[in-house]
Amino acid sequence: MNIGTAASESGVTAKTIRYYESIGLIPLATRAENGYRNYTEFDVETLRFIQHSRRLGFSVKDVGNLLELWGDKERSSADVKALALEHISEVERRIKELETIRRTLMDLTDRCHGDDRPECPILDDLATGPEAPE
Amino acid sequence: MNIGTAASESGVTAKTIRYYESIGLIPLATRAENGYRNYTEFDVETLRFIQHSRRLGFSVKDVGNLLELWGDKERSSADVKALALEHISEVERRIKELETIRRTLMDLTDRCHGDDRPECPILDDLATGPEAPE
DNA sequence: CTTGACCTTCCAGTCACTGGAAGCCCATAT
DNA sequence: ATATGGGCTTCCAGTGACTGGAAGGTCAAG
Repeated sequence: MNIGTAASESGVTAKTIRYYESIGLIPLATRAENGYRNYTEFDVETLRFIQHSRRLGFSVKDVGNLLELWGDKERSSADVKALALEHISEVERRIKELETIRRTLMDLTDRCHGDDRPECPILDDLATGPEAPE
Repeated sequence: MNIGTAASESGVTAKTIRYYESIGLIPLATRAENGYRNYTEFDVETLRFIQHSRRLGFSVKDVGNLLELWGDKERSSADVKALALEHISEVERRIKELETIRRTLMDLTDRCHGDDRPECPILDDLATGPEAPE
């Protein structure tokens, strides 16, 4: 099948498929006589695997490792689990970071009356820093 | 003061200060006779304002708007609050997204025994998609 | 035989920096 | 007087993961 078909069946855009090929995440596609790339059902499955992994926030580099493990019938599930657990830690770190930010922003907006007057604790705090004033 | 001093007093690296200048977030610095950039205490305050805003996850574009509002004595606090609330929504959206991801990853890792054997529901699910099997 | 959809390549842009090279400038230690 | 080491300058390139767009070849239908 052509790249457009592979794209719609996998959920990865044609543009992105070419990009994945260019960075070596997927092997070079075989070509038809007219130069068009050819894809098999297995290629589409691979692209879906990539898409699902990316949706879960794995970096393209991580996806490369996952693909390798996926193709290796001798792998130990411990290796896969380790990768996933590491990624969970990273996700949790980012969640905590965002929640701190959220709390700070809520504090600021709560103290800003948000009317026509110019005085605004949000800007004041952005200027002086996160520590409480006097 | 020189850029290095402004950097250490504001917490923004010299490299980044030059970058901010190049994209127009801060005005072109005046220069000493030897070509070195000159900074005032006010410039440092501005850089600190920028740094605090960035730490709260505002985009550089947003920071530009905040800086404008900060310098505008006639601004209404409602404008500032609107910007902040919009940003909070975005932060909350990202938190929700990450929490969904986290839950999915936890489900997967819980079902993976993580030993020497190759069978691994993590890879299986990445291949077939997030929907439950049979 | 033309239209329009699809394919190809390659270059550039996004966002917010960061690294590094090549080359001044300046203060201090010898 | 000079060597050393740091700080300053510019500019170019790279990061991650694409995305947009131009210029051109290909194919099936009307």
